Amino acid sequence: MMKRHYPTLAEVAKVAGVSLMTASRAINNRPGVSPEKREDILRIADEMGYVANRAAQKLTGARTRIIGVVAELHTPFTSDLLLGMGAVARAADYEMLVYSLPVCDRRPPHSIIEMLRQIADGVIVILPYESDYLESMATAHIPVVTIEQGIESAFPSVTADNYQGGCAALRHLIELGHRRIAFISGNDRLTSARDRRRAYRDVLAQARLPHDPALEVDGDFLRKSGFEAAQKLLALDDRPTAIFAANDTSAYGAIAAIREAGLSVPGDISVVGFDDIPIASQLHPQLTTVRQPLQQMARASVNLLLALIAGLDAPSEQIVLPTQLIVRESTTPLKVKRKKEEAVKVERASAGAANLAR
Amino acid sequence: MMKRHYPTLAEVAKVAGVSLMTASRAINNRPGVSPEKREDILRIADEMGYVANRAAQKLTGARTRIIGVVAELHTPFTSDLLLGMGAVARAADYEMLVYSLPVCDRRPPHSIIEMLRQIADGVIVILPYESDYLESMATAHIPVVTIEQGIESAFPSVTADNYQGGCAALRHLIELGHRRIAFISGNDRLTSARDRRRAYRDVLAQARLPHDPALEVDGDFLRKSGFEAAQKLLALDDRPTAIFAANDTSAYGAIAAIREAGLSVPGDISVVGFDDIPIASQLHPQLTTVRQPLQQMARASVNLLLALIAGLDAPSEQIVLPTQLIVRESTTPLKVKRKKEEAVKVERASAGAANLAR
DNA sequence: CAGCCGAACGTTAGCGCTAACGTTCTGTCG
DNA sequence: CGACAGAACGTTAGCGCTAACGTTCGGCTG
Repeated sequence: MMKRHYPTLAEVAKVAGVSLMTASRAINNRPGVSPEKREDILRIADEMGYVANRAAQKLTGARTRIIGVVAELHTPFTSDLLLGMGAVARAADYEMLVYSLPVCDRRPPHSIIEMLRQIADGVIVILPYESDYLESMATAHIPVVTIEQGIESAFPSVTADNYQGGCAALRHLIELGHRRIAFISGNDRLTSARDRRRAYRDVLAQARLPHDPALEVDGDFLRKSGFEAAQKLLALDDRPTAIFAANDTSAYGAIAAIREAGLSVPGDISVVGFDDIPIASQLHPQLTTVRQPLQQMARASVNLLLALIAGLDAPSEQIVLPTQLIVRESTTPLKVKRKKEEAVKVERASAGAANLAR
Repeated sequence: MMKRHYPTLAEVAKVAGVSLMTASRAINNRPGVSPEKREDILRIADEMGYVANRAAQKLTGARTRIIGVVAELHTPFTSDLLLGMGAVARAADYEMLVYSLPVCDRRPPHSIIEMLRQIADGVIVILPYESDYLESMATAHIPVVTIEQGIESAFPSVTADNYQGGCAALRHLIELGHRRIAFISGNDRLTSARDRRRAYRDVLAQARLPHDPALEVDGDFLRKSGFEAAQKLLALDDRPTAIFAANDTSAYGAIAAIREAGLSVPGDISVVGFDDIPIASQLHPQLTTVRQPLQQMARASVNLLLALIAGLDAPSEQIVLPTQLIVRESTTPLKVKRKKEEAVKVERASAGAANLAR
């Protein structure tokens, strides 16, 4: 492994026959250098393979053109978000470094933010959980933008509209004629999971449908929990005709349980997921689900952070991006036969629901 | 957002009533400080919330206790590897920062390594593709360990034994009596994919089974490619009784195609995957596959890097970790009926195969 | 043509830290 | 008891860079 010497600015300046500061000005595209000399210096710097030392830059208080990201890599979509953010950052001539948060660890991230502060110009925190993390960042002396932390955050933030997405999913089922609609929840530590649950309850209430606690089963976003939740639902005397699962993975778990019970999706039970994971359009049945605006979230968060870095004191902006219902094969209108059977039970409810369904 | 002042070492020293260097020695646990004073200084530093400035440390040539990782986040398993590596690093009192490589981009990573060099003490490169990247790192003046780059790499490296895993998968099928075994390849830009293909060919040859090019279909690790590859295989006059797919995702794609054709897995066709993705043990059928030693790879790579950082000039070590065949439901012995049909065709081959199967 | 202004440079002082030396002081031994 | 070793500190210089001042000099004005 041959060791190479990395030239310093001083060496570039010496070769170019100018002072340190002239070289610095030329390279940082600042005024005070004649065009010819600037070109000269840039050419020489390039030939010498000069790379500015960001540690030294940071030490003087200058920008490093690096943004830091704190994320839990195991959380679904985090990679997609990161890829999108990286592309946006690079387009703005910024680099991005990611700190991978240990799974389910609540240890003070104090030192993490402080570390990133010494390296980056700003930090994006992808933190699906409520956490004490954020409080300790309040004094961090560096621009911070959060993703998925929900409205209550004290920071400028970017979120997907989970509530609206959940409402759309549920209205879709109601429009299809379903009245007994179950919910398989996600991990309620996540604000996104709570918003989806809230949407379920609210839309039921708006449609004047009864809220049967037996139809609201706890899950944790995993396939297995969806499977088991669906088994519980199928065991009910009066089983649901539709299920809204808090995410696609648990939706597919539920579908597996339904099929194992000898029933079909959507023939017997309609299923809606949430997230639009890539295989949702490939697996059979193709899943009706709510798509998260990941690319827009990535773009919005980076742009917001760059604005903060540039000193635009965005007044603690909260950006909520719309989600989108994608209707595929896993939902279908309630069968008339069954509809009749149920007609009596939900008579009162129907009026409200029809109303809501326009 | 209240701004806080971060104390410098000088301020800590002043409060403690000692010189800068004494404080530095105390905090870095170096000799030359009396025990009482050391304790004093550490306590005061803690009270003041002192955090060493890594940019400044790096500038003086000292360790920052940060390792850098360059990875393509979208590649399967990268997150698992990163999580494992992060845990190992933290256990050694190191922090880890990840640079997310843009997808399929071959632009000079020159500046990436140079950037990390200014921040980290060493770099791990998770680079499934052959690439010019590595060459430019050769002069990087910083310890580098690669993962998945294959034996030919000039760097200390850690890899999974894809070849051995592929051999195990194929021997398993041969032991089950299969003679017409197809291969659905991965993206051959990846060394792992090439190794698995090589294993397929070599074991066939060792077993003196004929190598039918029609049974070797190109894929790209994606579900869709597995689906389409299987369709091609099913359309053959003399279709295979077993398929070895280069990864689990394409294996499930193949299974979907087989079922769509009205056949069953493993009843009509046995399928082996590679990777042991989490749902391989949950989806029906549970997939027979080859497990990658991700945790060991994470541990080995970090430990190797830390050794290099510590100055142990490990002589360009190449660590190859064993993979493990996990037999589940998607493979079954060849049916006797069919076996008889085929017996004539592969008569010569059988002897060799039986031999190999012990 | 003195005076002044501004562009184009150069010089100096630090950012926060550590390596490499000084300095002081105590104990110890011939 | 002088010399000397070594522990426990302090001082200095510098890592690579930039902000904030100097300095020079051509050109313009009254």
